Amino acid sequence: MTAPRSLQTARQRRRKPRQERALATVSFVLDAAAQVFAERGYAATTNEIAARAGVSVGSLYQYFADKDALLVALAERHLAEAQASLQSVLEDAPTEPDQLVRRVIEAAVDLNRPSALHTVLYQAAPRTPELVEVLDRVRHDLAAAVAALLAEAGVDAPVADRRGHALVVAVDAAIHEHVLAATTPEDESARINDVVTLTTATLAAYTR
Amino acid sequence: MTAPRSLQTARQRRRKPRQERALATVSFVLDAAAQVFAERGYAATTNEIAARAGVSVGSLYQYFADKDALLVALAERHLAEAQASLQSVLEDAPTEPDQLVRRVIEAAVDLNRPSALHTVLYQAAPRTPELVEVLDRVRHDLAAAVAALLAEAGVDAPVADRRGHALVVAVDAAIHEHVLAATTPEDESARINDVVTLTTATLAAYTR
DNA sequence: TCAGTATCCTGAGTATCGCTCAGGTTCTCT
DNA sequence: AGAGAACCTGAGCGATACTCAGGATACTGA
Repeated sequence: MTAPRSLQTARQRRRKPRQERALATVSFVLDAAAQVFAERGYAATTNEIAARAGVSVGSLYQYFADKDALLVALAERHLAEAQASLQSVLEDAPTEPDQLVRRVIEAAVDLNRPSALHTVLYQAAPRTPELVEVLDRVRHDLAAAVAALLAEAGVDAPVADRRGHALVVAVDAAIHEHVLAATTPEDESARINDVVTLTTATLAAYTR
Repeated sequence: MTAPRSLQTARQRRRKPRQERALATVSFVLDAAAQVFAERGYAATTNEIAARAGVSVGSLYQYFADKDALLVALAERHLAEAQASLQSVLEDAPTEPDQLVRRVIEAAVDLNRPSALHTVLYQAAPRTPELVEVLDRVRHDLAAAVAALLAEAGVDAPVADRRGHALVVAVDAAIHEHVLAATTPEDESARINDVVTLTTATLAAYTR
């Protein structure tokens, strides 16, 4: 938040690790970043992260353009998981659509269940374009799946795309800001039901 | 992002303007902050804002505890408008519920139609608890209105509250991230229709 | 085996930034 | 007019993100 940092956050023009030790360094740094960000939020210091990783700041900046690049990398790591999980739910048993909706939503809730790191990613950190792009990627996949569902039901492709996006954005927010704010497990499952209802009702209306 | 800045962002223990010139100063600073934040995002400098306002940094810090306090004040200003507008729509002619839904959503879209400042508030800035609280205030009112609607239709009060919140959160996100991303006026009205459909379908399902 | 080279690491130093505070200016009130 | 309150100023402090020159380590080919 201090040095040059051009508006378009310095592009990823950084060394790529080629040797084993370099890969290890990158991995140490990412682990340390996850820890320190989780503990101290976005105020975590790059020097602190480097220290925790057991390397010098210089090494950190050989592989990450700036502090925000660490968050982006962390988000990418987190979302690889998410994408895999959703993929498996989607491919798995399509069963009845209503059941599928519930399964996807429950999977999303589990993936996002409050972790300190998650909070930093979604709340505490400034949303740089790069970070937003990464966070959007999963939604994009889901939106495509929903659009396919709608198209199958006879909705025109462009309309299906548009509506798929609308629904996914809405449900995503409902999960992050409604379900995950639940106070008790019973409350949480009630809220999940709310979201499932919202989703199925909307799907029905969108195919009507 | 540098000096002390305790985790709980320094509380608003700052001088309150009592004379005319002080009020003017506060106003100049806020206007400048809106401009500079809009131009340069969260990277905007407090010194820059003060310069643009034609006052010294010292003056700025007499009325705003820290950089984030500027954003909170900006949000409060923006949401005063929003609240007034929504209030009038809600009080106005309740007409038919579907029409009311459309009116509220259109009003929300107008209020949030892309301004660079709006982008900073909702995207670029770290979401401090204070900022989140302010941004939640309007949703809170709307959620109450929706809950009232549901309660009228015979839904138990606590359930109505919960569902009202779920819907408002979802619709809010759909407006900010779906409708406002429209490329043409036709596209926008199509997207508004999507959101209206989502809302009315969900309302119907929630009262069923 | 052993230079020559590419890769990697180090950490003190640089450029800024958020924010303060001591001291001066303007306003208000009697 | 004079005193005190409110207001303003801006150089400077502490702290942070990021750099860079130089040294260490791994790889390559002869």
